[in-house]
Amino acid sequence: MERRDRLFEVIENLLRAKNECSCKIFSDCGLSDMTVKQVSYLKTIDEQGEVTFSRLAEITRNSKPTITEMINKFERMNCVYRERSNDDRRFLYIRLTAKGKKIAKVEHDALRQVIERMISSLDESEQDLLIGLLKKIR
Amino acid sequence: MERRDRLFEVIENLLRAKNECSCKIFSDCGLSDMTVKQVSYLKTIDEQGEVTFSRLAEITRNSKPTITEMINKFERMNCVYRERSNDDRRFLYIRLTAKGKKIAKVEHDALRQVIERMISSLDESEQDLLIGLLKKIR
DNA sequence: TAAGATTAGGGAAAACCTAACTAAAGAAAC
DNA sequence: GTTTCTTTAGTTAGGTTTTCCCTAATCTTA
Repeated sequence: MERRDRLFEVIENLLRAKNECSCKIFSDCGLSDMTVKQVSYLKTIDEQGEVTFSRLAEITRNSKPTITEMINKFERMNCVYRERSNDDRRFLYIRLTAKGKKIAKVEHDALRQVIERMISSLDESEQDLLIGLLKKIR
Repeated sequence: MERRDRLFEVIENLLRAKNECSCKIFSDCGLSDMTVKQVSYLKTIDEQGEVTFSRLAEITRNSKPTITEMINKFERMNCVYRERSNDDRRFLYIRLTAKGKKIAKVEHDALRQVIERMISSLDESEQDLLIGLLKKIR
């Protein structure tokens, strides 16, 4: 078997492992049929930190009613909640629940899980060797 | 910086590289806004090899008109074409065009491109070392 | 007459919109 | 200092378009 194919195989296994981890996170949350778009909106909310309806409408280039509708749906899924500002009670902040955060960070957490497996399968010098090799690429 | 974080970083870079390759394949095909579902149908057609409308309806648990509609759309995108069977002229085979095949194999090809980069950045003994390390995981 | 695919026509849900509303805040007039 | 006007944030109501699926009827070949 050629080096090329063996490399392909080991990397593919790594990707498959990561993918299984993210699927598990979705199913643990009971949200296996979320769309790519929905996940990316949760990511945007997460990245922005303090975000209001108007601001999210601006960022995502949607109208405000579209955002209201979307947030209502996320609320029904227990991914977000509304929090009124004390400074100016017209403002509503969109906050992620624990579940919402989990989904927003699904890629990150799945990769973390794979890294944990690596750490438990390789000793420290092997880990350093692997880091060194992967750093050389490109 | 901790080993954990350095590992995370190098693997994340690898994933990002692969992702950029698949995005490039989509945009080269002029099909940047394909849905996950559409790609998975093209994959199914590819995997089946010789597949008729009725058979695809069966596999995907859709009605035959739904398949006709879907294939018409794919035809407009230049991803598939119809080929009538010579044995029994009632049968129509769904065939992938070069573009259709490219999309069906997008994940595979993107990974191949990343592997090529690895091969050009690492010498043979380093490649073997990397394979050995990744094989040890789990 | 039967089987494979298509056409016609339609239903339900998703993903968006505009216009009109409510509630709160800020400013201006008295 | 209260009342009134204006502006801003978000919601509600109602509609359009697109997607994704369906059944029933039709055409073509066996």
